[in-house]
Amino acid sequence: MPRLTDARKDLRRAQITEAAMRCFGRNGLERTSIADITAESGLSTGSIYAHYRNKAELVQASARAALAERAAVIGAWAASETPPDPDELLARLVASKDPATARVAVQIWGEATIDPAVRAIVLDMIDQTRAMLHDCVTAWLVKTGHRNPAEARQHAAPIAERVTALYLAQFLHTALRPPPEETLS
Amino acid sequence: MPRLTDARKDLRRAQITEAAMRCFGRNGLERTSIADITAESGLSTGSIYAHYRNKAELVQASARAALAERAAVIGAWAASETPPDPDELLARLVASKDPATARVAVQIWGEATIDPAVRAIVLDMIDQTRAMLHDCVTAWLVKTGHRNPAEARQHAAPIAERVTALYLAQFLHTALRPPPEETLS
DNA sequence: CCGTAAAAAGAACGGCTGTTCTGCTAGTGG
DNA sequence: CCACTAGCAGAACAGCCGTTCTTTTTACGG
Repeated sequence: MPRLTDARKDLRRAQITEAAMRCFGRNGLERTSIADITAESGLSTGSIYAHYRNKAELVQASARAALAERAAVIGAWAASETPPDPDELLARLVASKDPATARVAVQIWGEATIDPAVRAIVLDMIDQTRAMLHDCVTAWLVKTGHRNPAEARQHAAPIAERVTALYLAQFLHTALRPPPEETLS
Repeated sequence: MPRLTDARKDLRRAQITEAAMRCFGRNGLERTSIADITAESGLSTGSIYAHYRNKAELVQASARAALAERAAVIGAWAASETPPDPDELLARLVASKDPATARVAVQIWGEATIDPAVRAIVLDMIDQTRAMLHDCVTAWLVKTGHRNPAEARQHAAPIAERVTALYLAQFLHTALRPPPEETLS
């Protein structure tokens, strides 16, 4: 049966979500039409609907992509040999920010307010982020505070909570700051 | 000239924005049609367009209303006789949260990502909030730290910055938490 | 290689949206 | 108390959007 091979299928899906995210960052989730994504991706209407049941599903896929992109970066630090202290951690988080994806992410927060499926994705991603930051802080406490791991983990929890909150706020700041390009539409 | 008196005009405008904000909280900025607001407000299409040039202007008015509502609460504390300490301040901010307006506000963040006019409103409101929290923290430092006002103000700045960030994060948390009502649409 | 069935293209469609327009209504200044 | 004009209601409209359908192309399994 001549289905597309899985690798090629994933490639197409990525091609679509990447085009979609560029559009979303430019015009917003609801103001990008399927036609826009069609044009941006170089594909056609039918092709998009062959890979995603509808627009909502495409938005959900983009949500996962946008939020996962940032989560991936943090994951590495947790397992690092030299875990950064909370301030350094925050500084790194701020430094590794990309305005385009930040804009899409904040739009997705707004959508999560309304759409249960997107909300689940966002809550899950925030929780993963907190968990990873928790690991980072725990590792740092163990290395510097000479505590035993279990105790360190307990002490790390509230700190990780705060780092997460500050991170999210910085995120909003990034998304809002430099006007993409002040196009008068 | 039988214009409406200013008071009556403001009343109508408020009636419209309040209806709009209820709709926005329920269905999102872009998924509420003018017809929805018409129905919710008990007015008519023509009436709405007599008070707002277009939907974008109505969204901007709602943005101002949603963000100002929360700013008003904080303003009182700054001038208070017994300024709260930062932790107490944050606790109060969290306590005074209303999920419905929080949802609308987060949606507005998303819109601010795209629409320059809305972005200006959001940035302005965040800045006002920070300024008021700065006043709160300064007042607290003066009362407890026995510093002179000028010095206190300087020390208060970074603290206010953090309180603002933590406040915004809590805001997102509130907007995301309790599913409005899990309506299967 | 070839047959096949999925995938891609793009036209077609029904429905809905923002906005405008046309009368009717009613509040207001004199 | 009147006249007059802005406010208001609601129908009308043009355009666009998400989705589906039909046809053509293409990648895979044998």
